[in-house]
Amino acid sequence: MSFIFSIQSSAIKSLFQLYGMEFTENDFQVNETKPDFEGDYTIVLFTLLKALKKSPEILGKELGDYLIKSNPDFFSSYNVIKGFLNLQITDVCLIGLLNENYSNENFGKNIIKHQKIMVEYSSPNTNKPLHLGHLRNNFLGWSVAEILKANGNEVIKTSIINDRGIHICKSMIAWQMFANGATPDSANEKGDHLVGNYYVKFNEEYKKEISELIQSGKSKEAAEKEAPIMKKTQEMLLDWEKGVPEVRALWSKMNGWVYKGFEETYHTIGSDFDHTFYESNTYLLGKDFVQEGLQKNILFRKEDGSVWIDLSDKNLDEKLVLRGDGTSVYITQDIGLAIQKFKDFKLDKSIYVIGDEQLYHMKVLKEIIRRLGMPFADKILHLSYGMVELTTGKMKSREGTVVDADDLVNEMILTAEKHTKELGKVNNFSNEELKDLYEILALGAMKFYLLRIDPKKRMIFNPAESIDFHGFTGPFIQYTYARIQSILRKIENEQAPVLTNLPSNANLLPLERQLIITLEKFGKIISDAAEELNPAVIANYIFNLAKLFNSFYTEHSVVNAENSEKKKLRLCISVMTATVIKSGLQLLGIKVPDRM
RNA sequence: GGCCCCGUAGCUCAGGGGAUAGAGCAACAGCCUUCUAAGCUGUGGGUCGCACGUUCGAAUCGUGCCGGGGUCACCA
Repeated sequence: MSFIFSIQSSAIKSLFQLYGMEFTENDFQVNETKPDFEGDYTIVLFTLLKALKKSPEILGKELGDYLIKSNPDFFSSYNVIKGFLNLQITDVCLIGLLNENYSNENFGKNIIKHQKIMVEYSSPNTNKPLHLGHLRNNFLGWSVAEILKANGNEVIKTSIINDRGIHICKSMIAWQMFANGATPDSANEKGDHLVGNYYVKFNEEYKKEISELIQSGKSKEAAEKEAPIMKKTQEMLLDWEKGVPEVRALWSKMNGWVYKGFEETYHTIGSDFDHTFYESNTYLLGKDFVQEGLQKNILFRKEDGSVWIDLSDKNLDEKLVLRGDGTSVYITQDIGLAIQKFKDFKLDKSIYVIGDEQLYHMKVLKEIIRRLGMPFADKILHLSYGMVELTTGKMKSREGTVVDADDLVNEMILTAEKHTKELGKVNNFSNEELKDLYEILALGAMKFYLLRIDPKKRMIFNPAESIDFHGFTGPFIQYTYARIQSILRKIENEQAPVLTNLPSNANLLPLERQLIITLEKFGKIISDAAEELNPAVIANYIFNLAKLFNSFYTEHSVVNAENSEKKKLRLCISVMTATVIKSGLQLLGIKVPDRM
């Protein structure tokens, strides 16, 4: 039960006892008190004045007096300024909270079982390696899944591998034409990168053929259709759907290379999945539902044989769901998969972490599922996030202006190494320990950089900013944690841990109070983050906590505290801060080092 | 053009009905014989895109406009 909630209930009870009127928590606000005023929490009285026919001064005084009288362990004093009733929490209460929770590693988490939720994220195509945009997706999806777990939900992390379709055939055709049988081993290249190169090669060749056809007098449209390499690719897609053995064999081989490459990247960045779907398995299911939709007259067939849905009444236009030649399009397989998810896993919610350029697609998908009569259409949620752009503009994979995920990770690790060496604080680390540290810092910086911003906003990736380890960054928070560990090592060396019962009256100093009050909020922060599906809520909170602790650290000594009581108190504050930092960062997928 | 998202300090972002709008970066001035200076303290910096409306009270809610982006593919 949070402080804010307790204050609300106490106020509701007091108002009833004072005036015989029943209010709810929606009738008035409880906020944190602004720093310029004395107090910890503030009840905003304005909304109560009319019903009670009282002036703010009188209501404030009466309510303040009553709250203190009836909750002497909770409230120590109050003041009224304009329509604001500022309340101060007692030291006893704060110390009680600290004493109860400082050693609780699950502090702030909700363990009551809620829902069964599937989070689909990452969902790469198998024709090119992962890039910066995928990193935002992966970090977001992973973090949201962990945040939902911390709120008591059972979460299934999944990925759908888009392993089938015209884009894969493009890489395959180009490989056949230009690779001379090259493999990842023979080319000494990660498989996803190798395949991606041939996707780029395809587009180069396609462009060349188009311009040749245009020069020979064809229109642009005709050229795009007639380019031989594109014709071959379309034939290959048909052969693939027919199951022609040679095509399937090449497809398996090249996808195998890509999976191996992805696995390496996922391992480094810490993405993991409980279940993986493959589009090659779900696209047929989608076709079955297309048949069902035709029978139910939800879908209709045009003269060329293509199948459509008319959503113009929903302002969503007509949408193709199956090509004239009978091959699947993107949404065909999505229909099948969306339904399979609910049938196989009995979900309460199905969350898709997909970029906001697909908002329309997801709306159409939900609407088709609804019209097919599936009861779970409303349980499909699209967690859409904005694009990651570069300072130089958009990333375009066809033009090779993408920031490759593997390259970026490696650069960040080198940057972490450089910073660490310059500071020279870890000279006695083994090579193994150093390697771990660089990785922890590099990924901490990257994940924090990409998660600290509200997902729905598009963001600009500034390389100089992303490698900064000062200020609002992952390493800043990791550093705070490492400093606390340093204190704990010092104290362990000189005496046994002293974390026993704290004195009930320790005359808390302002920074000590603020820290305990900030720590108390962690539970609400976790549930807010889950409600909004927004890891940035956690990132901002943990940063503020770390900043506050650093001020405290500079101002007050733990090891050399004024007396043994203060030492115990500050030790508990430090331990609990470290725990909350660690578990907060864990929800973002960021690890903490003991030393750095 | 229809629909959707975003405009807050020089830059990157918090705040989503309540008090004098906050951080980080950048700039400037200080702080390491004392628990890690990847830190701390201070200074300067704002018509919260514009207008009207709702309200005791609007950066926050509503409407309209302006600016930026997305989408409206037999690509995925």
